Amino acid sequence: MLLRIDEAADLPIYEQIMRQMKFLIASDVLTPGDLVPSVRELAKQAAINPTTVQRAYQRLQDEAVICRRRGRGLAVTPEAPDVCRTQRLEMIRRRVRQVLEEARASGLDDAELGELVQNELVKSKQEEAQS
Amino acid sequence: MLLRIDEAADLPIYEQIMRQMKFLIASDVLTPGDLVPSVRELAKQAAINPTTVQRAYQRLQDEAVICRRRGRGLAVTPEAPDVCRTQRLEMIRRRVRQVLEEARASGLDDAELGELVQNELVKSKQEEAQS
Amino acid sequence: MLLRIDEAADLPIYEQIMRQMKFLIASDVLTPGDLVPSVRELAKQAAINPTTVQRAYQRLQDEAVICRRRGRGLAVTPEAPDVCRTQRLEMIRRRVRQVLEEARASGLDDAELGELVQNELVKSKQEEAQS
Amino acid sequence: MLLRIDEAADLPIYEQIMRQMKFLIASDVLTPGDLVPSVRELAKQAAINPTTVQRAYQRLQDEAVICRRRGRGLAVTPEAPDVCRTQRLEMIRRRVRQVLEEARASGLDDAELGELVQNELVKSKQEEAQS
DNA sequence: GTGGTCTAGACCACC
DNA sequence: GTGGTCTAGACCACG
Repeated sequence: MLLRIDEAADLPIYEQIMRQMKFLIASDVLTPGDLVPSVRELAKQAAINPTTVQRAYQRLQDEAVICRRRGRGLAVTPEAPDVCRTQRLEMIRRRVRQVLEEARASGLDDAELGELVQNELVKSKQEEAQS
Repeated sequence: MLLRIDEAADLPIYEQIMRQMKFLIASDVLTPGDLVPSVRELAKQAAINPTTVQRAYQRLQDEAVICRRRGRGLAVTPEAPDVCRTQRLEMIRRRVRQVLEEARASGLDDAELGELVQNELVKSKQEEAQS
Repeated sequence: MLLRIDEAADLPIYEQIMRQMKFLIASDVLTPGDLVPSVRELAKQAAINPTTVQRAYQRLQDEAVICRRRGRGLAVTPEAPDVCRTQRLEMIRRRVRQVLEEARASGLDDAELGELVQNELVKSKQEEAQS
Repeated sequence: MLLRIDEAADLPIYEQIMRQMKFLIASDVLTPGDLVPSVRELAKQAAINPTTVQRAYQRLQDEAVICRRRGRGLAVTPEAPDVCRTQRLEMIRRRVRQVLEEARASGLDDAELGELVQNELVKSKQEEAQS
């Protein structure tokens, strides 16, 4: 279970951790009951500050994605897969929405916008096929 | 020529200025040769600090959107409309792309994604119709 | 006798006036005894502020390039051609010098630098031939 | 890694910082991945205001010469050496060009100009030898 | 009047 | 500790 951290990205590191953790859960790599790496271990493995990992884990606990198992560590909760998948969808929906709004604000009409989206859809499909 | 600044937005004020200025140029409200409001005037009108306006204007100069007319102020450059429109389209394209990538990464298949985008397109069209 | 002013240039307008005036003298378009345009006339013709013209003329007087002829205006001095040509040469020499220093500071060796200069010399010769 | 700031120079302080930083990168004193001094540290060391350093660093980021490493500071980018060296060469080329144009405009013929350049080349070589 | 630069010091998020 | 942003106010050259 490796996380890839990009220190140069504009996303805070703790959010990168949260997102990747959620992604792993949403795609069933981590399933309810699985223990996530300890703060210290993850910090060492990803070469980041333990307090940063701590913050990510704290927030994941706040969102009921993981929870403490006394003496054993932090485990994926039963409801986590559902939560993660829902959030993921909602996040994407929000961003699609936002981009559409901006596009409209910029004066693109429906035809242009639809075409642009179609284009990118096709491109991304091609890339996926290649990889 | 009024700008509306939202102090609570997460976008820095100087970026709000830059965006709105570019938008005004892209939509031909400001055309090449027009003078933009002076640093002091815009600062007063928008109730923000002149240094903040200065920063926005400085960056717009770096991007060749406006340029100094000695003793007169800052004027929209001949290439500005083109630059602004291109940038805007490119920005939207990048964001569409990014959203699609994330959507794919999170395991949505083409059908789901296409449907989601279609839904939002329709919704945003309805909203536009209302307003 | 027309001057061409570039408001967007980084050179102050009064310096643009001074340079062009000196150039006209150095190349014998204006000869000793000729009257230069009045402040008002030049300001109108070049669409610039009279005080700017005034400043340029004042400095040209300080450098003994022009001098007052009571009741007639400002005239090119007898020594002006000499002064202008000397200054021009000196200015070019200084700038050549400066560029060479920077080039050296940048780590270019003699061969590279010599070649670069040769290239530009040839290019500028070609351009001259075209025009 | 010390920078030397000349408060009396006509070059703005933030540009002095930018130039020296680029020079250090172009000459491989700073290599990709190296952290540049922190804003506060450089400000203290050079006895200038942090905001001024900030401005220089901001622009270097805009030019992709350095980039943020969250929580660690600002690091030289992989492409920086290339960018810096190219820019430097281009800057020198532009200035050589400009000087030649002016020289021609002022009526120097090829022989005179060539001789002048040759003279200065020799002089600068001698100076270099002395130091 | 214009913009350009700089100082001094504040607050913030992040690590 | 790091950088990012903003405020408030100063001085300058230029027109």
